[in-house]
Amino acid sequence: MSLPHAILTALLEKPSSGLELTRRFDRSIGFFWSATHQQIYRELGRLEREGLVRASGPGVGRGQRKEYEVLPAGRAQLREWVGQAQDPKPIRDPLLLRLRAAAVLGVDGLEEELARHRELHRAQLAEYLEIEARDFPPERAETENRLQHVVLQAGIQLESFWLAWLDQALEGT
Amino acid sequence: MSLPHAILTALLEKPSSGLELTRRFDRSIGFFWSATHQQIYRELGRLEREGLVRASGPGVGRGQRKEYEVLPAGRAQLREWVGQAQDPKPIRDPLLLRLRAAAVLGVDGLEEELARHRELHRAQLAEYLEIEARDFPPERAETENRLQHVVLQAGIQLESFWLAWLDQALEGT
DNA sequence: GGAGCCATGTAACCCGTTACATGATTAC
DNA sequence: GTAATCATGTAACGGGTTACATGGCTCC
Repeated sequence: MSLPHAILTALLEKPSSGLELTRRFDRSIGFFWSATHQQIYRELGRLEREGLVRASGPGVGRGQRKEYEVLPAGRAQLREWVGQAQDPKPIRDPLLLRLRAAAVLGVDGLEEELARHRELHRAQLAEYLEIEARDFPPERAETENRLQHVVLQAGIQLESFWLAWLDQALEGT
Repeated sequence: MSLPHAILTALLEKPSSGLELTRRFDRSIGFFWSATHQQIYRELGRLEREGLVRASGPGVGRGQRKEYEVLPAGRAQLREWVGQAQDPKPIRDPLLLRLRAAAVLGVDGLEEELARHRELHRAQLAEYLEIEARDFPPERAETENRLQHVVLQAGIQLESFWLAWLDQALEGT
């Protein structure tokens, strides 16, 4: 049940229409919780029905822009969710599965694919580092937006892990 | 579409019944692709209908053990899937989402939860290291089961990443 | 008046999760 | 005979994915 809370968070940061939310999911929040516009509209409908957000604007039908904002009940809901204990989920990665299958089948045409993944992770890491350089320059004292920086660092370190691991996996091939 | 291929891989390693598969998913394969017995039975039914696996054993109804084995078509299917290009999926982690929400809400009761996660990752890392010590002792030359070791190392390094990151996140709190 | 874009939506499908149901076998 | 365990299933629901549909606006 993370998507509704991702949306509530995004709307608290800035009230938006469905499409604007979609774009922001493609950029910032989507780095660790992606969503398509279909998901977002479906969820906004639910959140409105449950009285957690409110839509303003003329539109009722299709093509009419609606702006959503979070109601107090929505903020309370989000706060409760953040406070709940939730266990981390085990890894779920098709690439690891494919390596295991390759171990059984004796397939060895996998180097290309590993190299391709390495390139993708390299690019993603570069993007994160750019964001870090822009939004969290070393001279700025970190107090208020420390949490955002920590989240970004998780992304950076995860991509670094994949890079190092893929190097290692390719080394012996 | 990973679950059917995970099952095919497990069945190639050793023909099994549904329940046996479930147990093995809880242990080895489940470390990076978990599945419940309901999923597995549903998927075994499909795989059989599609002619990718074959069931033997007396049973037709409930409670009758059936043993599944992979047919040539299943092996071919798996081989094809392993060879396909598949992009890595972006991270999808509720904990990062909760940190971001906390940044907006100004919630600060999160240290306990972070510490709890750290403990869980610490335990998981210890488990992986134990498996490594048992199945991949340093003296054994790595040629045949190198792929399995690489997969395990991914698990080890991922857990190490989480540990280090959580330390870092807790440090400034 | 058509192309392109902004914007909101519907429909269908598969996967993962949870709860529950039922049959066979063994131990006491 | 009944409790526990092995074993196979059904039903219902929600989230994620993909494809498609529709309405309004602007620019040329």
